[in-house]
Amino acid sequence: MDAKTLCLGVLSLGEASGYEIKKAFEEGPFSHIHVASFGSIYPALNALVSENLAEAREIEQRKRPDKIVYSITERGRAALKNALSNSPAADKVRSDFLFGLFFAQELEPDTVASRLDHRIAWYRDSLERMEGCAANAASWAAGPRFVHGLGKAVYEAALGYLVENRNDLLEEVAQPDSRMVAE
Amino acid sequence: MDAKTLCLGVLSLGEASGYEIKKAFEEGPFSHIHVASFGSIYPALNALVSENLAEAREIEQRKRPDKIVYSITERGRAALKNALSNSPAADKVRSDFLFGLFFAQELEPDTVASRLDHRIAWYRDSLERMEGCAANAASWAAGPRFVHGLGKAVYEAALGYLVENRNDLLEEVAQPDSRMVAE
DNA sequence: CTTTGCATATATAACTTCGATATATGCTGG
DNA sequence: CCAGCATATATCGAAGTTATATATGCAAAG
Repeated sequence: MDAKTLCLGVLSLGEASGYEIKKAFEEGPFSHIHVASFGSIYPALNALVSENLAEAREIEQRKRPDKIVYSITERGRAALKNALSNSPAADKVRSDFLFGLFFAQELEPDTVASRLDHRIAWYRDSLERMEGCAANAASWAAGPRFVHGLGKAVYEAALGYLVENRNDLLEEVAQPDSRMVAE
Repeated sequence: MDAKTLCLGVLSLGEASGYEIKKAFEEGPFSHIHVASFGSIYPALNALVSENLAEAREIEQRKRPDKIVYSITERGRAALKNALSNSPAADKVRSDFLFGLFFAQELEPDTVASRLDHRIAWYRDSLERMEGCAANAASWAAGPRFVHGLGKAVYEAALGYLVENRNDLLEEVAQPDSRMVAE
């Protein structure tokens, strides 16, 4: 899924600026679904305007920098629908956290504890935020509700596993040969 | 986490060719943790050799193309440990599947059903493969065991949610205004 | 009260990575 | 019999990430 399609998807929910689109992927409805950086969003928005898939409108703001708000066109909606009809590529996950924990025994036990605790706190914050967003989930369309529920289920499972297994991992990291001794 | 560090991580478990490193990220111990493409792996391996972080050895094979097997050096282990000590960046997820389902009502109901069923089958296959790999998990180090358990917990949660909610979503997609009618 | 840092807001340049393609061989299934 | 897949390496153009630059207002720390 290229940056242009991601932007069209956000714009199909209502007009937004580049900055607001970024937030939709960071803490908005797409937070657990996809990432997108400024370096891909701003060029994509310019391309969408030049292809008549979106329209730009400048908004002057007091106490804030001016912003450029984009809205999707009819051609844009058609392009989104078309892009969505292609069968999706496999999910891509890049978790430096998990890659690091794989080598937990190379790390200081304190480092492992700190990373686990940060991640546990992160999942709790994220779940709280998601539940805050979902106050009126009953009125959502089927798609957003389904995707939101799946994200929540996955986050809850990860959080539960971390809480359940945190201490076991820390004990094993502190005494790397305890299992061998027991044998 | 750059491609060089990812390769060093795999090589720290034993010597491997570029092709085998790719498989470690596709169906091996790192399958649910990180992605890596040939276009990043092969240049990374050449860089590792030129920096004395890995050594290359050519293996002639009958009935197979020759391969180049890389092994990590002491300096490579130190570099890996050092890279691992940096606090990890946030996880990055790119799920075209979820992005598409968010707009389920723009899609044909048959398309939605097909995507759900494919994803359910994919999770079942992946879990089966993971359990096959984990036959001797009791002998693993704490890190790999922990990470494997977390991956399994997350996949099981996602699979469970998909199976539980598949029919509800399909019903709502087939009758997009059923909820409004009920009101 | 001043300075540091953060949130808002856009833009871009350098670097890295992805995705597709090229090449070669042997095995397997239709 | 041959199309396609698994093995195996390599590379190029396109795309995306990361860091930085610029500008403003506000809040918190000192």
